[in-house]
Amino acid sequence: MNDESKSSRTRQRILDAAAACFSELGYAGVNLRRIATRAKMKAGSLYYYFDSKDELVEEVIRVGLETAVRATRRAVQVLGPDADPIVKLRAAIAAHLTTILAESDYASADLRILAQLPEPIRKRHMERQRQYGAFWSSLLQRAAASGRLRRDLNLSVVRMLLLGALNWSVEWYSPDGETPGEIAEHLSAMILDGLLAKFTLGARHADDTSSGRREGKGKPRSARSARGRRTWRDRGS
Amino acid sequence: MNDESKSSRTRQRILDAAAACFSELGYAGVNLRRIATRAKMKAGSLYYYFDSKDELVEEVIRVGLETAVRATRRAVQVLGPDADPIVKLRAAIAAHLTTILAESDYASADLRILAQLPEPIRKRHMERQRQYGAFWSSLLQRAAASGRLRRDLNLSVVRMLLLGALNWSVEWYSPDGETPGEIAEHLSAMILDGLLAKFTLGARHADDTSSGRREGKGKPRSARSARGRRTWRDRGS
DNA sequence: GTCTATAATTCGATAGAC
DNA sequence: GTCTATCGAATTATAGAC
Repeated sequence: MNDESKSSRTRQRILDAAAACFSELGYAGVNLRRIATRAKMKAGSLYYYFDSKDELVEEVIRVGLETAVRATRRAVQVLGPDADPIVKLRAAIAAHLTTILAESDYASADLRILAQLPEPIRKRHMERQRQYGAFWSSLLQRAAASGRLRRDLNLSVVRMLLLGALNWSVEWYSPDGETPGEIAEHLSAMILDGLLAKFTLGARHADDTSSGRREGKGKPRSARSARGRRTWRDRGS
Repeated sequence: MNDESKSSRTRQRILDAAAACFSELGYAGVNLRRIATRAKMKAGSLYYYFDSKDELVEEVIRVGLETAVRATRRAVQVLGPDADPIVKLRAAIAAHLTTILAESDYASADLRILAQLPEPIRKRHMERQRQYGAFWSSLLQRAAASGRLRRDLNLSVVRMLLLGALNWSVEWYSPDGETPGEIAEHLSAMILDGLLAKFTLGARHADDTSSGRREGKGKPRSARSARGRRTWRDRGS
């Protein structure tokens, strides 16, 4: 389906330009002239490759979702089928975050514009996303089945909140601050071990008493806190 | 500043209509005709109260932010200055979530449209949001100062991720599923105590061994899981 | 204050030259 | 394949009657 041939790479160039534009400016802020300019063309020429703006937009978010799916699935698969389900979860979190923050304009565009899209497009896209949601559900359910998770929480709600923390990061992330990997470590630490100190009254204790924290590629640190990270959006309300 | 007098309540009616429209349809999906119709007027009449669409929009998100700020601050204040900082945090989470999901079209509109707004408006609004961000920072810092929180995490990142989980809920929440209060309890449980079972190898244990979980108004339950909550958006990528 | 026009602009989309 | 030129629809904003 993907010819390397000729100038159907032009089509790719247009898609790249569109993904970048949408990722930066949202949906309402981008018109076809801007996309065309970024792709080094004139607006009218786009119609040689796409029948409508909607078709172009839908392709962008379709690729964006697929990119996130691939990256996340792969990050879990390389761990092997018998890996600790908690480790798998941490890997998925890191992969998802790295993809949407640093690797794919398509994936970040998907998140930033989906809510603004015409209803038919959104409906179709949400259908596609169910598979991805199911993938996360399965990760959580396996962790639960292994007995590693507490049993008093609704995993669907957990999944929504977890993905929310991940996805909202496209609204505040800045390359000047923590890396996506560091942010992922923070989130994993937060939701797996919790923010509360483990021995509230005890003396100083070793850093990783509880479980499942040694596996991460790096530990969350307060490092970098003091430098150029007073940034952009401290997203509030 | 707020005259109860005469038909400057018309102005209020317009703002209410606008907030509801923006909350439901995003920014791009709403035109002045729709807002006017909902306010039982014609589009041209809006200009008697607002000089431009931008002015109307900015007022909506300004009120939305203020509403969230007030509700959250109040929820913390009623606990008294000497309350457990963890309890304060839980109260703020519940108040923020209830406000954006159930109580204020303004607050949810703020979250849903901010990313789509013209740059000058967004810039001004982000300035206002810093105060709210500082409020959450202070909540977290007090909890940390009390020694209740682990010390290896950057609280700024924690705050962003926490607010992200909260704010993204406007994209998937449905009144048919868990209540805002139940979702808040889930999030508090997740980020404070963590998802991991406390005694990974032990026998069944009492539900609240660790700390700070008794205070919540209700416990998260898996209840309701089986019924009408297969809903809308399982927001993925 | 609210209405009915309508002006002015923007933007997606098309037509046709090259 | 890409361009220029332009149409047509939608939408913000204004003018003026009532």
